[in-house]
Amino acid sequence: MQKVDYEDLSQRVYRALKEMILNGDLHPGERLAQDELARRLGVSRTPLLSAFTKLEREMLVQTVPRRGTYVRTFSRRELLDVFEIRLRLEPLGARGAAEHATADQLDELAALTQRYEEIVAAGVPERARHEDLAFHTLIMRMSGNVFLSTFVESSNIILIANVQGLIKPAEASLAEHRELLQAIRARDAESAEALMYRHLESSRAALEQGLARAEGG
Amino acid sequence: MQKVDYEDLSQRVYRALKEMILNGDLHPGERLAQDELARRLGVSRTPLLSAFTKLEREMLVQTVPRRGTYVRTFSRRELLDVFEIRLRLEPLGARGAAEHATADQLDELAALTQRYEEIVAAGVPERARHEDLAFHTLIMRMSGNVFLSTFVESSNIILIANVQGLIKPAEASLAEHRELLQAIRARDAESAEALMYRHLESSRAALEQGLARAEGG
DNA sequence: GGTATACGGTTCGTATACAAAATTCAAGCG
DNA sequence: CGCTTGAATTTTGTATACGAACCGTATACC
Repeated sequence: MQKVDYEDLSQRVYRALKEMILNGDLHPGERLAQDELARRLGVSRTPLLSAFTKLEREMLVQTVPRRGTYVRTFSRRELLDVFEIRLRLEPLGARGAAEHATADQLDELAALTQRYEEIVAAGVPERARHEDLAFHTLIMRMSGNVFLSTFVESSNIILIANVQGLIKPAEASLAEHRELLQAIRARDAESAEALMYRHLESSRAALEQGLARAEGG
Repeated sequence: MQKVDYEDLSQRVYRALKEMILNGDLHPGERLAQDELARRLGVSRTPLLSAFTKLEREMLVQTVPRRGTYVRTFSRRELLDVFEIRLRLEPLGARGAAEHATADQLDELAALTQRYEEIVAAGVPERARHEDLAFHTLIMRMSGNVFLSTFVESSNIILIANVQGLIKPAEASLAEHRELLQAIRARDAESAEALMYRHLESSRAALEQGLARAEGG
């Protein structure tokens, strides 16, 4: 029997904070005072500090020694830098997914695509972003490259938490997701890689434009 | 005046442990008992735990809840996975370096290349590996992409700590380093990217062969 | 004889305690 | 009136304390 894996308090606090940052409950630049947050979460400062450390290595928060911990803010340049990395790594992940995915994973990806379609149709951008993240995250996991999926996931969370409303319309992504699903299902590594690259490249262009507009206006 | 930046105990412990792993003072699979290590380093368990957390997110150690923390071991597949990522990211970094390097950084890179040459000539493989790491790390820093340099650095430390003797001869790398230096100096982004890719691809091939040999024999 | 179980010792995870640095705010000075 | 200075307060970083989970050994049982 599989033992239900116990989760540390630190781990739970970590996930809670990550979720709060992703959802914008903690906004970029906000100071994370240890005492206050610990009280608010009902834990001592110890697991909280551990969570801060994890988040810091993921670039989601920034700690200044003897000063405090803040939700990290990203410059326009930095966001594009993160996207540039995504653009290099996710195609590799898509290729790996086509090569190594299990049947169960393929089913799950199909289900995710289906759900994405429904949510896009329902027109709830908030949920669509979450679903889009889940789609990309699953593909990276399917590649079987743990380092890749871990890192790409962090990158994508940074982006999602910081570029609300600056991404391309979900309707455009939907078609590309469908094509990706097909290529991965067909075990066509070349196509999967190319499709992911094109998918992200057009997103990157949209982001660059969106950021320029946001800065200019 | 630039204030000399104060370093946490946690941070110093973190760097010390990282160095120990890199140098093989702590070998893969070794258990890191909190009490013993804390005594050995002359600190309490608090900063040590913080260091563990950092190292864990860098994949250098692995913590099993309620069991302990161990120096991470990597399978053959995992090492190649890490290298695959390097192969995608470092060319991006080389391109960025050619585009954004400052004059000071170019001088520093030239100095590093010079030192690498001397160390290779002296024939101390231990030091050559360190110098090789420094060369690649600097190029990533020169790109100005913080996320890239942070992540690639972690990847490279994993590799260096785990593939002793399985890498290609430093003499071969030296010529490629010189070419890279030239391309970056000339601000030739295309060449820099391509050269880095070729440099790493031949290293990857050597590693793959080395690992197969190590496993087979 | 081999497996299961209970007990003691150890180690981990979390909470709390304490010292030092940083921030605040008000009073003194230019 | 603004700037500097200094003590009170807050907050951080580190050490220690404590309860609970895990490990090893020895004993009981099949």
